[in-house]
Amino acid sequence: MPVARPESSDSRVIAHVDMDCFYVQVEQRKQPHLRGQPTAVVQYNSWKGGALIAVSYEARKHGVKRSMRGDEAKHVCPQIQLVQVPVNRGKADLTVYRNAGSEVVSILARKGRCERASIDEVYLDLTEAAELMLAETPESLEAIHEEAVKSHVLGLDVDGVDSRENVKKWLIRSDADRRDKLLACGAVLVAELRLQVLQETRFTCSAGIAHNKMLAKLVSGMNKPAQQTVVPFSSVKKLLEGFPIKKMKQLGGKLGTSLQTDLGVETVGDLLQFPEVKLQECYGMNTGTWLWNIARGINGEEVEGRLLPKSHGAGKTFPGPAALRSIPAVEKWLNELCDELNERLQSDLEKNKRIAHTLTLHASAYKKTDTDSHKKFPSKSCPLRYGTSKIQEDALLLFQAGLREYLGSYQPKTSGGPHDGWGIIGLSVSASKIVAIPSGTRSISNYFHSRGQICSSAGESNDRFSKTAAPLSPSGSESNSGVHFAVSEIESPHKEEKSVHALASFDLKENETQVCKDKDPSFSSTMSQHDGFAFAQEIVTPSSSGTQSCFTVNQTESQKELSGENFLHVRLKEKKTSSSKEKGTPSILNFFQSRTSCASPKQQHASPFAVAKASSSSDAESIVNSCFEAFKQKNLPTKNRTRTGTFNFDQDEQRRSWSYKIDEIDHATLNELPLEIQEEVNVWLRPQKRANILKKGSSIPHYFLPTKDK
DNA sequence: CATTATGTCTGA
DNA sequence: TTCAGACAT
Repeated sequence: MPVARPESSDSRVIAHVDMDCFYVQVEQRKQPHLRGQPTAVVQYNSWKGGALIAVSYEARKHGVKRSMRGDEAKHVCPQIQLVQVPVNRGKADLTVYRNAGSEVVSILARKGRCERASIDEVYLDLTEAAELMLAETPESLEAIHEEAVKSHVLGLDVDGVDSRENVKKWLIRSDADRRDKLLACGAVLVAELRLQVLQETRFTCSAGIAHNKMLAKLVSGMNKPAQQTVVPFSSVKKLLEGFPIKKMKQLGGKLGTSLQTDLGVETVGDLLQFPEVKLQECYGMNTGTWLWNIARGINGEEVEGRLLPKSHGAGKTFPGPAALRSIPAVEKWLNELCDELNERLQSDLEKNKRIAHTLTLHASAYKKTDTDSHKKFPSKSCPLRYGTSKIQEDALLLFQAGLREYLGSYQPKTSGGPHDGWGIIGLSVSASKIVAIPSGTRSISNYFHSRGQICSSAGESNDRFSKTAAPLSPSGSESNSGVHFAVSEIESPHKEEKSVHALASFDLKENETQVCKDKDPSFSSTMSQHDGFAFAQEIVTPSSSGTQSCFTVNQTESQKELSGENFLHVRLKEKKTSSSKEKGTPSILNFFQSRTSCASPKQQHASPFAVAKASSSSDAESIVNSCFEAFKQKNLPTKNRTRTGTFNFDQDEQRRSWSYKIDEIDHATLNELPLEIQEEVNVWLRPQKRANILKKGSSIPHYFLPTKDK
C-alpha cells in the first residue's frame, strides 16, 4: 500500500523520465534498419508468435498493442518487424535491456538525486540544480534550450496549442511565481539531460516535470514519444479533477476498483469530497491519508538516491503442458535459473562491489488430485552462499522444503517418481539484501599491512570503492580488479566445510529441518558464518558477462568535444532556423530524422552529421553509427574520470567512512584475527538497518485545502 | 495452458 | 525475519 508521507512545502523540482518503448529502441540501436519501422519485441516465438512486450510507435499507429500475440500483431500490421528477446539457458534473458537501462541511468544521474524506478524509468530530484540555475543565471535563462522551449506546459496550452513562443515566455517570465521559475529551470535541465541521453545512447525518452513524484509520473507519458511535460503549480487542480482514478499510480488495481465501486469515485476530483477520516476508516490510516493527499496533488515521497536494483531474480513459467512434474525436471530448470542468477551476482560484485545476503525461491504449482489446489506454493529463503553450485544446491533444498509444505502430509510414498499429481507452473530464484562493500582505509588495513598479510595484488588498491567511483552496472571494460580474496584457500573443500556452509536461517519446522539435514550435513551452520564469509567463494571467477560499455563522461568536457566536432549542440542558444517544427514532431526526434536527411543532398549541410560523416557512405544509418562510434571512442577513455555533481551511491555507503580497503583483507585469515576486528568486519558485511526517518508533524501546506482553498 | 520476467513495497 | 500479496512495466 502506498504510504502517506508528511510533507514539507513543495517547491521541489521532480522529474520522471520514461524511455520510449525501450526494448524496441534497444533492438533498433542494435539493428538500425529497424528504425522508423513498425517494430515489436517479442518473447518466445513458438506459441502464437510469442508475447509482445514492447511496441514501437509506428506499430502502435497500426493498432498493434502490447499484450497482443505475435500472430495477432502480424495480422493487424503485416509489415511489422518482430524481434525476439535473447534466449539463454532456455529462458528469456533481459540482460541487454538491463545494461541499456544502466547506460541511461548513468547519464540521468548527473544533475541530481536519481532513483532507478524500473528498468526504463527514473525519478530525479533536480531541486538543487534548479535553485542553482535560478541563482546563478537570473536572466540568463534567455539562453533557453531549444528542447526546453518545446516543453508542454499544462495550463499554458489552451487547446493544446501552446506556441513555443508562449512556452519560452513562460520559461523566462520574470514575474513568475518562484515555483514556476524553478520548474522552468527543471524543464531546461531535463531537456539537456534528454538530449545527452540521446547523444550518448541514441535512445529517446519522455519526461514529466513537477513539484512531486506523483505529478511528474502522471504527465511523463502525456506527450510521447520524445517530449516533456511540465505541471505548473497553478494547473494541478485542473489536471487532477478530471483525471481517471484508475490511471493513478497505485490505483490501477484493487484499491482503485474499490474506490470506484465502494465510494463511487471515478476521477481524482471525486475524491476531494471525502474527509480524511472517512478515507482512513475505509482504507486504513496510511492509505487513507495518502489518498486524501493525492486528491490535492500532494505527495511527499522522496526521490531515493538509488541507481542499482535492490534484488536480482531469474524466473521462468511453464504454462500448462509444459509444467514440471518431477524433481529432476525441477532441478534441471532450477540449475539454469541459478546459473543466470549467479552470473548476475558475480557481475554485481565485480562492477558494483555489492554482496547479496538472501536467496529466495518462489514457485507456483498446481495439485491435480487435490481439493485445495488453491493453496499457494510457499516461498522459501535462506542465507545466500556465492557460487553457482552452492546456489543450485540451496535452491533445490528450498524447493523441496516448499514442496513438502505445499503437498502437506498426504503425499504418496512413491514420491520422487514422475507424476505424483503435482506440477510446477513457475519457478524463480532471487537474491536480495544486497549491500555495498564499504570503501576507504582504516586501521585494519594497517593491521594487515603491518602483519604482512596483504593479499591484494600490489598496486591494485582501488579508488573504485570511493565516492568518486561510479559503480554502475554495465562497465564491461573494467579491469578485473577490486575484490581480491584469498579464494583458493576458501574454496578448498576443507575450508568450505569449516566456515562456509550455512543454511541456518531456514524458516522450517523442526521435521522439515531434519529432512534437510539428511541431505546436507552442514545444515546446522550458523547465521553469523554466513554473514561473514560465505560470499567469498568463487567470486574471483572472471565473469564473461558485461560486453556493454558504460558512457560516463565528464559532462562539460564531452560537450566541448562534441561541439568542437559539431556533432550536436548540447546547450543551444536561441535558434531561429529550425522553427518550423510542430509540437507533435519534437526536434529531439530530429536526431534521427536529420540522419535520414543526411542521405538527401539538399539538407546535408543542415545536419550536424554532415560534418562527421565525410560523405563516405550513402547509408544514413551507417553515417549515424559512425558518428556514434566516434563519439564513443572519444569519450570512452575518460569514463573513469571523476564526475562532479553525481549521486551515485547508496546512502548506506555514503554514511560510512572507512579507512581501510576491504579488498586488501585476506578473508581466509579473518578467523584468526582478534575478535574485535572480526566483529567489525562482520558489521560491514551485514545488511545495515535502515534508519526509519519519518518526518512527523511537519507542516503540510496543501494545494487545495478545503478551508483555505488554493 | 499463456502478459513473461522482474522488480518494489507494505502488512501480518 | 520471513512470507504473502498488491502493484507496476
